[in-house]
Formats: sequence, structure tokens, C-alpha cells
Amino acid sequence: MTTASYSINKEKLEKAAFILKTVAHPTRLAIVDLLSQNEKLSVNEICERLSCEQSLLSHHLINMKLKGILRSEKDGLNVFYSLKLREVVKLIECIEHCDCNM
Amino acid sequence: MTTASYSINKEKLEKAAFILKTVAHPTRLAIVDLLSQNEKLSVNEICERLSCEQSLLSHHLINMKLKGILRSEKDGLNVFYSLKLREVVKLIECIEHCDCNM
DNA sequence: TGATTATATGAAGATTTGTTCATATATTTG
DNA sequence: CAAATATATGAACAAATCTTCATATAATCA
Repeated sequence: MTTASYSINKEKLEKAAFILKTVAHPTRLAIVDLLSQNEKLSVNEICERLSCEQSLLSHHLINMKLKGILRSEKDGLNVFYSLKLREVVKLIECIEHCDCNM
Repeated sequence: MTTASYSINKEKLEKAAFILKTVAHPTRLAIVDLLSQNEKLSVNEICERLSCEQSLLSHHLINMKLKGILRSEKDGLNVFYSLKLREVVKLIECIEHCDCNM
């Protein structure tokens, strides 16, 4: 057989790259970090805590929701976002722990 | 105090995003995976195993070296690449393990 | 030395991503 | 209903990224 011997197949690599890419942005990492410490937060709350412009934040949040990393639920005027793919928190931990070696 | 209460500071987030971004690509993830299983590999070996065009692969390798993820050593006609920031392997494991929840 | 092999380089174009701005929509409240 | 508030949307542009191609460099070998 001519199949490459490495363990991860193409599909998995693409999936992984897709998730990593979505998270690989300072603001989006900060969002993940915030939501790892708070069950759910409204757009406004995130906005203020990250001092991020509302529209820009909205774009980020919707993007992350679209890609399965966040979920949202509406409550009156507010929309609360929360982590759907909690595993992404580990990515941050990963990177945090290897900071020393950089 | 007006400081945001989340634990990761801006600098750390940017560093993390930088690393994640560099790795967040199917081919580059495959390179990391390959090199996690082989002490070192020549450009040609990687080329063949990933069926990636030589020039394109070179660009990827040099990029990853530039960003501190790989190192290289020359031996005759060959250049051998190896993992410098081994922690990035954990990123793949992270993503692999959460595949089920996606 | 000339041919061959392995790798790097750099320009160029296509595509994607990040950001801003202006504005739309939806909900609540007076 | 009008005003206020929270969030979303979409166009437009700048910047970054990905890929290809043609070619350069460097080492080896006949």
C-alpha cells in the first residue's frame, strides 16, 4: 500500500486547521478565555471587558458561532454567548504552558 | 482599578495567536505531525510523504522555522528539519481528542 | 568542469481575513 | 407610537496569506 504512514488523515488535518485558524486571533482567544471563566456573557459585557468595538466584536462572535465554537441565546435585548466547543480552552492552556520555551 | 479581570494579558494572547496561526494550516499541521514521529527529516522526505510540491513545502518550512517552530540543519545536499517547539504537538492532540464533540 | 540533485528565493496573482463605517433590525420602555 | 438600547449586517478597502512559476544557489559526482 502506498498510503502515507503518518497517523492523521487529510480530513482530520483540515478540521483541526479550521478550528485552530478560527481561534488564532488575539481578540478571539480573549473571547474564549473570558467565556471559559463565565458561563455566558452578553455582547455588551464582552465588548466592555475587551474594549472592543461593538460591530467588530459582533463579527468575531458570529464567525465563531458559525464555526461551531460558540453558541448564543437571546434574552430580551441581549444576546448571550457561551462556549460550545469547550475543548478550545485547552489550546490556550497548551500555548500558555509552553511560553517559557519560546 | 479598571484593569480587565481575565487572566491572560494582551502580550500573551498575541504570542499565542501568532503560534496558533502559524500552525493552523493542513500542510503545516501535517509537517508537525510527521516531525513528532521522526527526529528529523529532509525536505525531500517530507515532500514525498506529504505529496507536496517542493517550492511550496520550502515556503512552509522556512516560515515555520522563522517563527520558531522548526529548526534546520544542513548536511551535504540535504537540509533536515526538526521540531524546535515540541509543545505544538499537543495542539494537534488537543484537537484530535475533541473531534467527537464537533 | 559540467551535469545533476536538493533546496531556497522572489515576484505575481488569487484568495482570505481584519477592520471600519454606516445603517438595519429587534426589543424594551416611557 | 417614539425613543432608546443592544445587536447584526453588509459594503468596501487594506493587509495578510496561499500558491504557482521561474529561477537561483549550493553541494556532489562523473
